[in-house]
Amino acid sequence: MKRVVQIRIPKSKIPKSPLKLSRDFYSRPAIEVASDLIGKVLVRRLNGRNLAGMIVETEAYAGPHDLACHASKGRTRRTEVMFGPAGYAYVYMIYGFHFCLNVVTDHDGLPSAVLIRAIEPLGGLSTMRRARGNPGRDIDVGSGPGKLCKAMSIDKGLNGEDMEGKILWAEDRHFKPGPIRTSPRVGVDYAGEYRDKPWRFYVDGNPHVSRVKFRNRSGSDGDSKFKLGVQ
DNA sequence: CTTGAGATGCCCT
DNA sequence: GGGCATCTCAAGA
Repeated sequence: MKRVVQIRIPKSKIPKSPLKLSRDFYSRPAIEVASDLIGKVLVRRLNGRNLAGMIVETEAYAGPHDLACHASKGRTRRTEVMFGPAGYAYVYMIYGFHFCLNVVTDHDGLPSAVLIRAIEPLGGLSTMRRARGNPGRDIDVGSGPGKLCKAMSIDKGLNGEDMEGKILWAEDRHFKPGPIRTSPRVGVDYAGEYRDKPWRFYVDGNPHVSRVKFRNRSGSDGDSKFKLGVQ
């Protein structure tokens, strides 16, 4: 007769997921965090299942002096989360339709964040496809900040959510996503001297990176590697 | 392939 | 009331 040995480990002895990125990871300048988040895995727990995607595109919004950063216009109800400690989600609505997901970075009182702009779906693809209205191609599931929020059911209800918690987090699966390139950030033409800062990071050649519509501003910041039309 | 329009909420002046 | 860290669709080349 077969014997089944049950092993019971006290919950306190079960290690926290060693893969999950900690508050320390986010408690650094936004530009460092934006670069380091490339290749990490964003996970959204929804209805008892995990939706996951590798982060392939980010942008840094680097503090109150960065004229592209919402917090540069002062501390308001909307930007409140950014002024707090790192590792919390800053979610806001844009153009009346779409949500954008950021992670707060740097130290308490220094408002800055990293916008997650695109993911390559890894887990829960069919659920995310459905949430996106069943697009014809998988690259349309997460290739943009509004798209990935729709795919993962991320909305204003997750504003201020602890990204060390059980609903939304990022983890390190030691993926090697390929060469990382930089470019100016998308849609910040109003930001004066900060307009051309190369604070957008993306995986070169990855088809899940968002398509950038704006024209190339020729040689503005010496980022000679920037190619228009990189998908 | 490209461009342009329209959808529409919310924040902040 | 202006403008926004966007996306989709339809039309034209």
